[in-house]
Amino acid sequence: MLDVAGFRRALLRWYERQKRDLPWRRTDDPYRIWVSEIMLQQTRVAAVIPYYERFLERFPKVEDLAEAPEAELLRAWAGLGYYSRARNLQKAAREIVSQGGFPREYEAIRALPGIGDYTAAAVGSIAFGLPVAVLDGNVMRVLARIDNDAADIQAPVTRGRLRERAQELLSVRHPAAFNQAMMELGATICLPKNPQCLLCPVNGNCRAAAAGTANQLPVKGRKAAIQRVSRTLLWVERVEEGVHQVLARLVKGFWELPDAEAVVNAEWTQRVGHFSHAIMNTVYRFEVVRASAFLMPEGYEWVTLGRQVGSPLSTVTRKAQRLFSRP
DNA sequence: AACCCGGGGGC
DNA sequence: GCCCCAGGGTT
Repeated sequence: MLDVAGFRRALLRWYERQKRDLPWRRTDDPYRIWVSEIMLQQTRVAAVIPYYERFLERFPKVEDLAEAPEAELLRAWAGLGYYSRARNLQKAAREIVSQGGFPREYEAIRALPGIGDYTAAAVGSIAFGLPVAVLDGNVMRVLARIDNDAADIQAPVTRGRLRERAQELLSVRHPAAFNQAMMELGATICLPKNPQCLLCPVNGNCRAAAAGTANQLPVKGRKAAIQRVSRTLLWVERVEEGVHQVLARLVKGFWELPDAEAVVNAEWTQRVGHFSHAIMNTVYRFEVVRASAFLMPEGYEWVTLGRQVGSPLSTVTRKAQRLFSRP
């Protein structure tokens, strides 16, 4: 379980110390923040900086942009690419002027031409402090690694889940810093290839770093990569009136053995063996350890496994049981 | 859901 | 020198 508060604290602390000094981080003018976000769509920071400064010298206010002849606008944009961004920028500038100012609510910002989910969240949070999480390629990569999530980030269902996750993690008190910190982390530490995990402020909160899978994430494309997960199951046995019983609990109607972490103060007495079990695209490697428990774990009971009465055993439990009957 | 926009960077 | 990036809009 991710320590959300600790994650936010470490990320924000790192960001305040390490953030790059970028021109659009020196202003609180929504117009200038918006221009930077449009230029940064699919375009790297280093390429944007000179364009950004020239553009704002020529069009210092949203009114200047609204009134500019198209040729002059395109001259200022020439070389940046995706010229519909420039045309939409001016269309939106005219709407903003006729509305009497920059809209301050998410839906109104989102409705401007050239502004989609990402840019509305970025401008809304950075310029107005709206508590809306951004989801761009950087944030998707960071989230996939934090959760060691091998789902296909191209799939709309995965994007929806990542969006919810980003919103869960968002610091509602500091949405501007949090959103920028997530993207800054993706751009400078949590790189697509060879992520700098040793320098990462949230290394201790990252399941991919722990599993050594960061470089393989995120997964893009049709099929998700197979995840390998190791678990230890405890075989805690007693003999009651000549009948063998083990500790197990009912999970969705099937008996399951306890995870090692579920039994506090267990004493391991013998490594019994191991087996693998695939569920969806995850291959589990289960280690089975004979143990004794001094405390009855919450929710577990003594179950007689040999009889075909009551609830069935899960496949995992049957595989564990088979380690005893077969050599 | 697929495709287009455009430059620059990684391999 | 080729491949690919990835937000927004359109079809």
